[in-house]
Amino acid sequence: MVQIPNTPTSADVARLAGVSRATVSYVLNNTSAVRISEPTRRRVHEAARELGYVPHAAARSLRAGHSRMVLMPAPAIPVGPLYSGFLNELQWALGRLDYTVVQYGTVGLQGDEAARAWAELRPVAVLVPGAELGTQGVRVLKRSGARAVVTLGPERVDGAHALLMDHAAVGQCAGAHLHGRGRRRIGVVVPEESGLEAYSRPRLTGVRQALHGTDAAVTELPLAYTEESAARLAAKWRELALDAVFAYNDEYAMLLMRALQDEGLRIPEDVAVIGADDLMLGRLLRPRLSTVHVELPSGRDLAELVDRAVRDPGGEPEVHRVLGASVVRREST
Amino acid sequence: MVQIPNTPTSADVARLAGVSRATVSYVLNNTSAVRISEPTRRRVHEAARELGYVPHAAARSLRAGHSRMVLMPAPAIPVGPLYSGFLNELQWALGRLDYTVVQYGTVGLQGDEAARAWAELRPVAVLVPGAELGTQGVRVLKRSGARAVVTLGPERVDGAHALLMDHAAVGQCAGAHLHGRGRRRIGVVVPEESGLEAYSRPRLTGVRQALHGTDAAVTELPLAYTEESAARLAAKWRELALDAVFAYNDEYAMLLMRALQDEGLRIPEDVAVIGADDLMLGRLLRPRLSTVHVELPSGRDLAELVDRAVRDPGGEPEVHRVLGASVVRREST
DNA sequence: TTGAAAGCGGTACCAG
DNA sequence: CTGGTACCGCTTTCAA
Repeated sequence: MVQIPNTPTSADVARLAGVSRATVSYVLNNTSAVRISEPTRRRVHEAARELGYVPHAAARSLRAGHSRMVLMPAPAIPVGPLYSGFLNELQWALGRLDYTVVQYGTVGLQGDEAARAWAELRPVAVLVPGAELGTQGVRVLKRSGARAVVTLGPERVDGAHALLMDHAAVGQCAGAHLHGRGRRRIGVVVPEESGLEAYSRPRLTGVRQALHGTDAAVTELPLAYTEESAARLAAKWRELALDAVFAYNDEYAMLLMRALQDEGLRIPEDVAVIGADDLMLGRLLRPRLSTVHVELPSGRDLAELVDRAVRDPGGEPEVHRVLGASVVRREST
Repeated sequence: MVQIPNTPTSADVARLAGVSRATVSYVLNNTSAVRISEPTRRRVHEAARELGYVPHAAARSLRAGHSRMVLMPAPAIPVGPLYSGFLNELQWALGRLDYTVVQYGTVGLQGDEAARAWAELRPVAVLVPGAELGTQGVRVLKRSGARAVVTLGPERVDGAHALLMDHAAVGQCAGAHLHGRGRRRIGVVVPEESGLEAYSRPRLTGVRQALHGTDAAVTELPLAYTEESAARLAAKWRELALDAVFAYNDEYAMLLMRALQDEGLRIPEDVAVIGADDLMLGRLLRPRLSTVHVELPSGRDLAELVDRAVRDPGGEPEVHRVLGASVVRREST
């Protein structure tokens, strides 16, 4: 008995239960404005179960004129435990507020292209990490019904709420710390991997800011995440004559530290090394790695901001500085 | 001049262009079955641009009866560079085939609940990593129109295509390698962090399988990803009298190796240590960490499987073993 | 308490 | 070449 498994609709449920589609809708949504007799309810639920009925989200939100979907572009780069944890908390918190979080796989779409693609889904809110979104993009999203657009990035965008995560603060911490430890010739690792510029540029800038007006000099150090690249950099270290380095993050720091040690350089005596992100990793190195601890916003807070914005779409865009940075000094500086 | 930014529809475009909605649809979709005069096309495009018109995906797929959405549950645990890379490749490849990948934030939904939630979106295909999906769930998804359901996990599920990623193979590799190096009292780290059981259990099982029938003994070692936990384990190492350990993955391996070294144990003389996943990390340790290199399926291949399955939904479910595991011996074993 | 019917935004058939 | 129109699945008045 092979049935063609045609997707059951509410009409099928209605037919099987011997009621109208309206009644089905009332029962399955527990509509309070209307009283349905207990026997009817039972029949409807029974029929729905039997058919394996699942409502059609698109049809529903088409009719309703809005959805509860919060859209985020899926990050294209491997993402650390920090951001992962933040994302989980956010999803959980938004889930509690009855939103559905969807990460949209935006590959190769540029700026406004991407915004348009997102807009086709008519999300009620859009959260955009990084700087992928311009004023134009915000406009597109809003025009297509997004009641809240929130950017998580270095600078605010007109018309959107902003969680300002200024990674310059990370660099500032690191720069000030190194200077305070008496270092004056300071290298800053800039990863060659693409997609990281959004973080690496501001971190570099931050170091420059912290050292501006002092007698310290900053040297930019391009570095790919490979042993060869690190070895190359280490090999010319003595001629660079740097006495400290801010290595972008703990992983690059470990890579470079290893290479420097293999070159016979002592840490921290010859070179002070500091990373960022405060990964477990750094505590396990010898010497223990100093790092800049980065505090992301709480997912719960962001969820509440989203909810607030959705409920009051006319409100002034909120702008929060949310990136806490503080040095954790260990043994490498 | 504050306009109420009512989302423009194709009717608005039609009105502005002075044509019918049908014509708008034809023009914007480049419908080949129908010829529209060049001036008309221009007027339509012009109007669409001016209004900032973005089509409504839900309405479109409602009418069409299907979407091009490939849905994946968003992973709840921090995910390494391996899986990240795989995901990117997959998104890219599916994008080329004109599918849209969406990661659905499934928090706290259990089994069939989750499947039903996914089904509401009427995705054309669903890719499920891990073992979160049962036969029932597959049925729900298929009944609601999913033309392909693919599981990426330890075992196949009835009715779904399967990319069998049997992490037991990872454990087998490690176990056989350690045994081959003459080790007989072998510890296996089992992370205490929840969400990792899906990988850690099979990896442990694999070691047991590799050592079954030999004179080697396997000891299960619960370990949390903290320095304290590692120190506790290392402190009682001598009484455990193990001469080798498979540390679940490279990160746990580093954590444990550090603790063992701090206890004065020599690696590999006193204890052989092997990790898994072949992270850059391991190459930077001293001694260099031996590891099990894990080969995930290619995102392109999976994309093609999905496409094939979507085009021929009646076809027999394909089952592929796709997890390659091979030992990379370095200095720690 | 229940049913009939309109309509959300698009698409595609059929007429003109 | 273009317009009218039915319909996808669901919700929600409005009547009965």
